[in-house]
Amino acid sequence: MTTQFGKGCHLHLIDGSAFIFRAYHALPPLTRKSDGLPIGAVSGFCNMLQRYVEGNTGPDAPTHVAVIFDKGSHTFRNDLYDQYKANREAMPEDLRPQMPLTREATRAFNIACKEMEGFEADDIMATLAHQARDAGGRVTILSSDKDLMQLVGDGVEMLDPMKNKRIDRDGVFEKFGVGPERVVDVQALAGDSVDNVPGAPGIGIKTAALLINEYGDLESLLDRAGEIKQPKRRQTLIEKRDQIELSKKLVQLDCNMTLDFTLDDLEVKDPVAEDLVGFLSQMEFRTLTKRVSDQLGVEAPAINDTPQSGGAAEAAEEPADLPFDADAYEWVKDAEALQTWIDAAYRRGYVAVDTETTGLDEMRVDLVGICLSSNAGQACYVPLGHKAGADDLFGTDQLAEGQMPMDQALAVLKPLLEDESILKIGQNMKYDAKIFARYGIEVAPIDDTMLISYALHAGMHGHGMDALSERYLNHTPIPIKTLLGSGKSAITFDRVPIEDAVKYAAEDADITLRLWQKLKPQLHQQQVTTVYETLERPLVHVLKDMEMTGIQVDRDVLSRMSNAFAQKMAGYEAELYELAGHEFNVQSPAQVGKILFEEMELEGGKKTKTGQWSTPADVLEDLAAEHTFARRVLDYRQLQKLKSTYTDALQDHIYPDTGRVHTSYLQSGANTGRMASNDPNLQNIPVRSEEGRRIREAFVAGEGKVLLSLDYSQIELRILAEMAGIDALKQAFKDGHDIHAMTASEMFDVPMSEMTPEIRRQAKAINFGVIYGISAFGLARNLHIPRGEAQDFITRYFERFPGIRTYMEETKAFAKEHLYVQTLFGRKIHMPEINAKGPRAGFAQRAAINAPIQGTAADVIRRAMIRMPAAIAGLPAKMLLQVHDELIFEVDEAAADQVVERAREVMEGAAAPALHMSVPLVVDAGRGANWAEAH
DNA sequence: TGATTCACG
DNA sequence: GACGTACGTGAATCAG
Repeated sequence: MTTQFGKGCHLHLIDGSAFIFRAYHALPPLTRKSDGLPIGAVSGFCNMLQRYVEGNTGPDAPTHVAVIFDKGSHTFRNDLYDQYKANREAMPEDLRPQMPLTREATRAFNIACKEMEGFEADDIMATLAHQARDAGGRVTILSSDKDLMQLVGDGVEMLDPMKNKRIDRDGVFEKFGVGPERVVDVQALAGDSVDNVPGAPGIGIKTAALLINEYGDLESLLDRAGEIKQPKRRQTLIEKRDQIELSKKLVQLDCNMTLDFTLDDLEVKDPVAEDLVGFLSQMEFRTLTKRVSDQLGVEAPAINDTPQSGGAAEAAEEPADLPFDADAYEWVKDAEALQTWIDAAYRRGYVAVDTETTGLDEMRVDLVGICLSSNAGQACYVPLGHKAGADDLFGTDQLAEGQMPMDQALAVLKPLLEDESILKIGQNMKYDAKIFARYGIEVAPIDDTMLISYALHAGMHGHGMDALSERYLNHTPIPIKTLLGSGKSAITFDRVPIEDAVKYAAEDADITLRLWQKLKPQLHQQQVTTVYETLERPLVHVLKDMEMTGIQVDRDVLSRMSNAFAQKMAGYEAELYELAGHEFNVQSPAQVGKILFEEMELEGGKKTKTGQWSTPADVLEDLAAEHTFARRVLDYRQLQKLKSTYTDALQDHIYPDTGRVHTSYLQSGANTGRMASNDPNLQNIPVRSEEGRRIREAFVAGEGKVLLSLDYSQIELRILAEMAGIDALKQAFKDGHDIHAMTASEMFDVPMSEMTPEIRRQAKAINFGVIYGISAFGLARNLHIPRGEAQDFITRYFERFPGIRTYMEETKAFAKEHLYVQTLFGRKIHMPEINAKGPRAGFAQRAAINAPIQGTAADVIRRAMIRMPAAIAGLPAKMLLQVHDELIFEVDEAAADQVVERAREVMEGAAAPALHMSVPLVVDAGRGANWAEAH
């Protein structure tokens, strides 16, 4: 029996996507016990549906209900505007497979489940709401999405299911400043950064509402735009008319869709016990199955959630405090044995992976063995490259017994390691991914315990496996030294007897798996899932590719410079012996100090805490004007630095077969979110001195290519202006003014037209000081002025920019209360020493002020790097290096303009859509045959 | 191995 | 009232 929808009927429309995302983000990443299927969002979704059904009693209960979903990603809005929702983040890996299950769940509850290709859920809801209202019924939309507010009125209400708050005409007015029928007008003007609706630049919801209320509606406003008094606003509305009209079409919901069902199909039905309980038990939701069974008066079925398997070896997962047993680890000798471990990985849906190699240089070393573990306490080692006869002085290429042929093992493992549905877990996965890539395997998707720890606990402790194992598993891993020895007599892993290697190597996989089980759920609890998912995990492959590409370095340039430096240094050395009256080690600060402050009896010497004379550059610089000796020591040191660290050392890092240098980025290197580069460090190649800068000429583009350098201009000061909300600074950046000159002008009451380089220099030092957590002492030392004067500068600065002081005080207070600070993207930097006493307190406080600024800048460029591969896909261009606020590319000369354009767009827009910056990010670009020219 | 110095953002 | 400081890194070298 069906009822014709009409007067007295009450339709509920549930925004399915909103339910799913709410469920996903509210819950830890649960997996189905029997097979590891990610199931957290489905679980939350079902709980929400169940609570909804339970709450539907009394006179206000719905007579009709449907859950509406989005389908596909291309809608008619994309045809109108190709950038619509263009900067949406990709769906998390572990959510995608849950989407079809939420549809199944809806049907299991016996609730109508509707979606349509080419339309958003909002359009379906709009159409249904109109139909229901026209038929004389009532409608309640269960969502808090502001895009749906245009539907409110005349029997249509919204209900925010989380806050249980009704939104009627008054609620809409509160949000938009206009009634529901004018909401689209306001949205068309204000735009929407989340959906990438452009709107009118510079006009937000408040201004939009003001204008609409004054002129009645959008069309009248646009027709009469010339009457607007504010020149900028008037100009925007006239010039951007097309864009605004397009925006309106984008936000306007389609309430006249042709549907393949009618309202009558949405009638509320009781759930069928068998279907619902069947679904819930299949998902292995124990509590919910029991609850629903009780309610429906059926017996709850037994849930068998032990992992499906053949034998006892696959017992249910033990808690992490299962003891470690090295004897339980298996030596895999053939394909058959390996297959059982691969099967286990498929049953679980995840597997911890670790590689053993002949060294640490992942571009050069050979693969020796692979470890796998999908269950705590159980792990295997697949030896592949162990040599026989470790005692043979001449070495031997004879392989040890009991190993699979490497080709065969890799062929069997490749489908698993590349399977999109199987999560590969590692500690520092970039290392293993690079090794595998060299053997033709692209490992994906991945999780990394090092990066999970970093997202959770940056600043609290290190993220190496040994430290994590001791801290979270209470277990000290076998030190690698016990196998390899140390110093000169150290051997490589391929010389380790396999029976010993099994115990060590398999343990690493076991530990990694247990750490993952322990730490991964904490991401949600600590609210850093987004940090991990958007700033850490996707970066691994980007860095891997950059590192493997490397940058071409011209050995001859370096070698010539080394020779020139050596000659000059020999001259300085002789001169220094002459001046001192005897020979000494110029490279020894202690000996230099002794000559200056004892033999020459100069004033101003300080001793270090070890009692040695201290001779840093700034001290020598003060003496240099009067004493040639100090000047020559400085000269010598500069060349020594350039030669030993750069022109000599870099040559050793050039790969003979490619002529390129491959650095390694440490993603968890700096507590702030910055990365560190090592082996070699390519983030500190000289640039400040003329002589040093020439080293960059050795970094060259290949034949027919150029190097591009794109760097953020003043990104940290822009972020400070944004975070502290300093209008004067923000405006200066918007207007493209010289920020240091402007600061100087404000502080010293000097008009911009009378600005001198000296005054500007002082203001620049203060601006930098502010980012570092300014102190009078530090500023005084930097500017070579008395402390009192530096203090006066700071006082005056804070008078002109009181918001900066407020920001600093608030940041410190936050840190003291929470023991961490945060970037604008939610990255946490822990500050365990913030409440320390004594000098350490000062350090911690300054670090607390600096970390959110430096960290936010680091987050921004990470976001840009993650989007970059897609942005330059298809172009003959490669991203090579990152230097904190700069990216280096190598591109075909002909494509340079296009790459600059795309890369700049990505970098300047990197904060959106997660963050709407009111200060523009600006990127400068340069190009040339080498890095010196490009910079 | 720790301390010192200095290269970068 | 003195303390001893700019923030974040990596690498080479000396000295014990």
